[in-house]
Order: sequence, then structure tokens, then C-alpha cells
Amino acid sequence: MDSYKHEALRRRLQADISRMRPDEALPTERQLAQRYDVSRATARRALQALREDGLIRSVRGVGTFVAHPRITKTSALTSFSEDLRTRGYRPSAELLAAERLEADLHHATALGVDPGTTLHRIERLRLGDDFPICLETVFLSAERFPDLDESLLTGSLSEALQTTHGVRVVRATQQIRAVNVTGRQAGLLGVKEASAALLVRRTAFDDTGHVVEYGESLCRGDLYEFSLVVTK
Amino acid sequence: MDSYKHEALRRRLQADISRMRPDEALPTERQLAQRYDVSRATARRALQALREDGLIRSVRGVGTFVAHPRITKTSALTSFSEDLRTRGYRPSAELLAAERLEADLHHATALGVDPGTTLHRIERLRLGDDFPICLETVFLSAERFPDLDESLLTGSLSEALQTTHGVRVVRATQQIRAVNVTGRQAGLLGVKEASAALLVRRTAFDDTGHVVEYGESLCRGDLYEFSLVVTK
DNA sequence: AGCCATCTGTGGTACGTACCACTGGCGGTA
DNA sequence: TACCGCCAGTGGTACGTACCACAGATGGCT
Repeated sequence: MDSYKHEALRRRLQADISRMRPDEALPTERQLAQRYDVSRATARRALQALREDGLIRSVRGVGTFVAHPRITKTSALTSFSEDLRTRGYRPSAELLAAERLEADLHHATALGVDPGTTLHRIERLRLGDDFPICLETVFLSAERFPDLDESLLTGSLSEALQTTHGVRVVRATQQIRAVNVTGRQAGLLGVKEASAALLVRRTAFDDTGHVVEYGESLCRGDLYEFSLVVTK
Repeated sequence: MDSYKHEALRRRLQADISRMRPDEALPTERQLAQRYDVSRATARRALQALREDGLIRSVRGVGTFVAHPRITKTSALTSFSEDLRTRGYRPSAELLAAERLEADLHHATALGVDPGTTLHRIERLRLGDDFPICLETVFLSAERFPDLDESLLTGSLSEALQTTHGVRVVRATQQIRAVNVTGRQAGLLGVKEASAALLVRRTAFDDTGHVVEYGESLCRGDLYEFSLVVTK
């Protein structure tokens, strides 16, 4: 469970903080270490985590204080399904196309494979409460993932890869642009032609630094919003 | 300069890594500590920073290795000017409006002030190489920043606040949407009406957790792209 | 040959100590 | 009263030590 002391302490402090008011002072690092029977280094590690989440702020020579609550938590690496669930929608997917093709130069470099490698191309319409939100196209190496069960393709792809292939996505790069949708896209998304949409290009990496998937999502501008927190 | 040992070590290691190949092994933590005459804790701290930037990866029981270069650096908190400079453009701004108004409920809550507080409202057209890219509206408390020199308003606002008021923005939240531009906006940005644009709502915080500014930027969809790296 | 216990070395966690940079208040001085 | 220097206390950096969890190699056993 909470096998690490700094994690356990972090939880306790986070609970305390939620009952405190902004600018209220926390105990000093030395006091925390003594009270919770840990070293000061461990206490500092717990505080550091809270600091990175924007829950507290420290001033040298003065002390540590609970931050103002409007500072929200840092954005995490969430899948589309997970993302929608936290917003209160019921996510689903409608499979539009699932085919194999040979990688051209663009897709090969994006996926970090040789041109000519066989790829999966999966096109899906992502829905929230059965209303279309995103039009998504994903490419993966067919050599690395030979057996893609189509039954999985109506759920969360990243969760499927996690369970069936043990692949953990730990990092992703995203480029976000605004585009006007074309006729076909407008029909699928249920919006008027030339409506504004977010085009998200995403490359996902596993813990060895290799590319897991490359994909493009076209999200309805009126329904989808991308929020993030930037620091330092 | 590099007053901290872990920073100095981090620089040295980063230089070394740039001359190494992916998956090549770094010295062990104990070797690093001995070679560079630091404690293992300090060596770990330098490695930790490199890890967070995606330059290396560590495997318990095995070692530490240079990561694949396609993993780019994590997105930082950059101003528009800074951002454009790194992309090779020459940033500038054209002042469209600078006025004072009383905060309504929406702007008051966004800025964390009382309704009725006097605010600056600054509307600017942000240019790259003299071509319009972004239409930007910023609100700041006039009580906190009473003397906004208009000569500053053609440059970087955040840099101006840093130098004139000593305010450091350390955190910002952003919400990104796609919208179709209206007639006036299209004219200012030099695009056709109803073109797609990125609407970025941004709230900037200083190191005390107070809001420094709240603003909305409307960026040309064909020229501006928002890239970020998400982890964990 | 094949298997399994053992050992070695790795990164990860945790401890206690020491010193530094900085803040804020205390008390003395002009 | 106003000012200034001192000082205790704070968070920040750095050190050395100890132990743990894990992967991979070693070597003996069946």
C-alpha cells in the first residue's frame, strides 16, 4: 500500500491541508520530522511533492504555508476515456476502420520504425454519452502488436494495450492546432461544415522510450476543451 | 553562476549525454559520486533532473541509460514573446486598446479580487515578423499595478512586470479551445471569416499563489501550434 | 544439458549530521 | 523615537552511512 514513508506522510499532510486555510502555516520541517518520527529528509520529500502539486509554498527563513486553492493540480497523462469519465460523461467508441498498411516515410519516422513496416490503422469515433466528440485515427506497429482483438477497439485502446501486452505509456508528446473540419468530418462529428475543431497530434512512449502509438484526434471545438497547468 | 553542485553536475552530465548514443550506459551513481567528488545524494539529484527532462532512464538493479532523443524536453512556462523567439520569429505587439474598467463578477473571480475593483484591460495584436498571429486581451488589477507605462505594452508584458514590479510568474493554468473567428477578429488577424483559431484562456500566478493576470488569446489556427509533453 | 540457489552490483529509500542563506524580531544605541 | 546590529529560527544544500528490492551472472547440483 503506502510502502514508502514519504508517501504516507504526504497523505497525512494533504489531509491536514484540506482542513486548513490559505496562508496558514504548517509545522516546520524539523517539527514534522520529530512528530511523525521520520528524518528531515523524508519530511522534505513529502513537502516537495505537495509543493509540486501547488498545495503549499515555502519561503526560506520564514516557513511553509498552504497555498491558495485556485491553483489546481498539474495535468496528468490521461486517456480519452479516463478524461471523459472524470468530466462525468460515459465514454464509448464506434469503430470506423481497422486495416493494415505499409508505413510510409512520415508514419515510419513518427513511430520510430523502418518504412515498409506493417502498421495498424484504426479510425474510431469517440463518443461521450453517445454523442460524437472526437474523430480519432491511431497508428501502431503490427509487428509489435500482431493480435489486435477488434472487440477491444470499442473501449479504451491504451487500457487494452496495458492489459493485453503489458505496455505502460509513461510519456506522450502532443501538438494542438485549430482547424476547420471538412465535409466528411463534419458529418461524423455532427457539426456544420467548416466548424472549428481541435486537432491533437499525439505520440505515446513506453518506459523504455520507444513509441507505442501515434495518432491524430479531431475534437469538436464546441464540446472539447484542453486544460493544462504549466509551472516554473 | 552554478552555485549548486547538483546543477553543475547536471550540466556536465548533460554535455556528456549529448555525445552519447541512446541506450548507452552512464556510470553508476556510486561511480559518479566518486569521480565528481560529490555525495551519492547529490549525484542522484542531478540524475533526477535529467530524468525529469527525459534525457535518461534508470532501471533498478541494472543501471542508468541515455534515453531516445525523440523524447523532447518538457514544456516550460514561456511567454508569447519568448515562445516566438525560440521558433525563429521576431515578436512584437500592436496596442489596440488600453483602458480601465471596474471588474464584473466574472473577471473579479478570475483575478481573485472584489467586484468593482479597477482593472486594466489591454488588447493587443501580437505579431511574428510583423505578421499578425494572436489577438490578445489581458486583465490585471490596477490597484496592484497602478503605473502601467504604455511604452512597455508593445513588448513582452510578463517581462515588463518582472522588471518593473518584481513579479515572477511561476505557474499558469490554461484552457485551450477551438473557435471560429468573427468578422472583426478575422480582419485583425488577416484571415477569412469563420477560420479556425485557438482560444487560449490563461491565468498566471506569482510565487505567493496570487493571480497576476488573466487573459484570452485568439491565435491563428494556420500559424500557431501548441505543443506539450505529458508524463507519469 | 538443464536447473536452481547464491552472490554481486545496481538503483531506491531512509537516516542523522552539518553548514549556509535568509527572515524577522529583539534589544541596544544614537 | 528612529535606527541598526545581533541572533534565533527557518528552509535549502550537501554529506556519509545503512539497508532494501531487484536483475543478472556465477557456479554447483541433479
